[in-house]
Amino acid sequence: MATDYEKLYSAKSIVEKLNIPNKYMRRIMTNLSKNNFIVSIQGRDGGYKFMKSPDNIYLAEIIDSVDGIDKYMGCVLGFNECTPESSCAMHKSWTDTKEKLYNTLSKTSLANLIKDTINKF
Amino acid sequence: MATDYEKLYSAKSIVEKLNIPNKYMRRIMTNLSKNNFIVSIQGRDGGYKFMKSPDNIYLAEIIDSVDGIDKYMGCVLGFNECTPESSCAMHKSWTDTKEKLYNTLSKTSLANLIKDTINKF
DNA sequence: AACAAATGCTACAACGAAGTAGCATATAGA
DNA sequence: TCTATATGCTACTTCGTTGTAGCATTTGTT
Repeated sequence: MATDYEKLYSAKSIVEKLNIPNKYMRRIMTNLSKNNFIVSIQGRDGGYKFMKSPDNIYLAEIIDSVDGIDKYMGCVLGFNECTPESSCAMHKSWTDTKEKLYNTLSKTSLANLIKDTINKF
Repeated sequence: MATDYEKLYSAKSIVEKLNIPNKYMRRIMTNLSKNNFIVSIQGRDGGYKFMKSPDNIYLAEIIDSVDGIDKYMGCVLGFNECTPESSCAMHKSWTDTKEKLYNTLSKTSLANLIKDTINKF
């Protein structure tokens, strides 16, 4: 979809391509459109397209807006009271890993993903 | 527990220390003992202790045996048919990340974790 | 205006993981 | 041998996420 980002894609075409449930996918798309990543056009010949260029959409933004980034930023071992001063055994190494991942996600745009490889999806 | 690995720790003491549900924790410990990471001793004055030295217990082993490593090794985007030849847009970068993480987990023993930092847990 | 083809909304179902309850079993010690 | 104090087992409950169903709404075409 990002390969031709000004084109309108119907839910039906996306569902067929990705082989995922129709209604569920539409719910996700509606959510994305509420979060201003895509525009949804209702009515006959409607569909979804990007709101801005894929160069300017970063993975971290999407994750944060859909799932909430906090979900992935907590303690690996699930301790609530895990802080730098009083931390779990994996705290340091895991925090480092998270940071690195987050940096990558913040810098990687959808456009980057496209040009990287020959993709099926 | 790994700091004094030949000592026997009761479920009760572990539960109080970690502040997690008793029964649930016992179920996990039973599982770990079936997978030969720890030995459980039943009856009065019973408890759990390590089966071998923490130097020889690696994080990857534990994860694999408890959760099954496959659970974490699939496609990030959840496509079943995601292979090197026909892959999703994040395939390459994510595979690299997984490899690195797995290497670290394979090399990190419980003993390593202990000496790293001042830990609460 | 009526119809068809699209998305939007909301309540419900199915499923897996996390957590609970109750009883069974094991064992040290008086 | 009896009792108190442990863990083991298994069925049930709770909760969040994924997925479904049905109807409402929007809009292009005739």
